[in-house]
Amino acid sequence: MAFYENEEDAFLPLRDVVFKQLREEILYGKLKPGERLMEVALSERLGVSRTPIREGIRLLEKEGLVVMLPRRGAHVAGITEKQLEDVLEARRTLETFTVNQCCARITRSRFEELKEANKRFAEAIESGNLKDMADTDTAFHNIIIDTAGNEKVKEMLMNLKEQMFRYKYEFMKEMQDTSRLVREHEQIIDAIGKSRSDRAVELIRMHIDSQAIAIYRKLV
Amino acid sequence: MAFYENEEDAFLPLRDVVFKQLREEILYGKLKPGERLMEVALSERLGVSRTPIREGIRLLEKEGLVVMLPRRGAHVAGITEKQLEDVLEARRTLETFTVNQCCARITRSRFEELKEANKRFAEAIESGNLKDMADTDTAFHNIIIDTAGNEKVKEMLMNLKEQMFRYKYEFMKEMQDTSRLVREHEQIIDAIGKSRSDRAVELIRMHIDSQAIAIYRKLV
DNA sequence: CACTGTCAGTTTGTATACAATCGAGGCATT
DNA sequence: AATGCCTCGATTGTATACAAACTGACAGTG
Repeated sequence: MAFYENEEDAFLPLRDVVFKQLREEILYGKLKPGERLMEVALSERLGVSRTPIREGIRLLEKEGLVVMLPRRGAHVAGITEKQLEDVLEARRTLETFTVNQCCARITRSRFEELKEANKRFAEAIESGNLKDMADTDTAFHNIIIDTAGNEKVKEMLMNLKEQMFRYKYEFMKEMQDTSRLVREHEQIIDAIGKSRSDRAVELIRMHIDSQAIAIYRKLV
Repeated sequence: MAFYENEEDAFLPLRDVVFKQLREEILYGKLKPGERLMEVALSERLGVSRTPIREGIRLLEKEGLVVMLPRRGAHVAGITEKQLEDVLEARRTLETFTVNQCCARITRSRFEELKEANKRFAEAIESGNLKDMADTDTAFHNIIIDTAGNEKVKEMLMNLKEQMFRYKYEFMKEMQDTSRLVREHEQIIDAIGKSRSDRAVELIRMHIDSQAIAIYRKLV
């Protein structure tokens, strides 16, 4: 069964397998916003009964990737202009916090990690591989988030980013001078290294804003 | 059936009825942290089958009120010292944002609402009714949050507050001079009225911090 | 022509039956 | 007495059967 290709999934509850599968299909655009998720159709396609499908869909709802309409089933969540603005604003707020905390709590080894991560990001930019670019960029920012040390904030940020993920590729494509991002990261690293948290905050806000503008353009 | 006492619930999906019921039992302490939620027991007690119970429990998990252990079922979520700190810090961050936005976007009528809400809060304090005190305090803060106009941030704040709700009564009990809260609210209103956002932010942080300290003491 | 009511088909909501797994406790072996 | 194994009971995971609700279409009626 195509479903069990990934050995890791073999011992997970089926709801989690369903969740991961559908999540990927949504994030990478196979399932498009607004598309209806019908339980019987999915249960036939994925080869499991309706119960794990239903539970998997509930997990997706929890992540904000699908919306449920009473008696009308589940639909892939779209994102309106307003929602995107709200998400970005929430991200700015929380990410500002993490950068501040990061400046206060950074250790020598974490600082090195940060530089390493940006090096890998630069390599990904060189290669031009979109997935690598997105992944290494995420990794860079995650180090800052981890260093801040607030699990709840991390959880919330992860969720916010996931909801924007579908639009991240578009942003990366749109951007002509992607190497600018590397330099922005460098400036952020520099500010953190000097414990200039006000400057680091300012930089991260600009960094997010530039993404915001590009994604926004794509959406409208 | 005791279950259908509330006419409003009669036409909701059973999972939502289960969700509301269990949510209330958790928030008001009938179900204590760590307690195990067994599907058959609950299905017998609430008079529905296991399916809506399972789905209701998934909704509770989404709210962070229960945690699921694979093959071990659902437990009422407790909160550790660290988690509480993280939640409070997240709250401070987001609520600071909402106060800032509120200062920029406040309208005449909203401003009056705010004063009204604090009047009702003062009355609740007078009455000494704990539930009213908690509710009117929440209402006051919700006006600020609504005025900020960011749905995503609102959603996240609601969730954060829900996770602390169980400890809010304790805080209210602990506090000797509850009327101080009314005066704090007044100061916040004043600062918002004068568009002194930096001062309003400072006040709201102190406001949350004083709660934090009291709750924290209870927990340790 | 518009409006309404009903009927069939489809889809979600609920109940229940069955399978897989985990844990506790007893038993045998050392 | 301690340890490992096995079996049984309890509980969650999964499948499926059945009920209720919504949709759209069509016919009948004003």
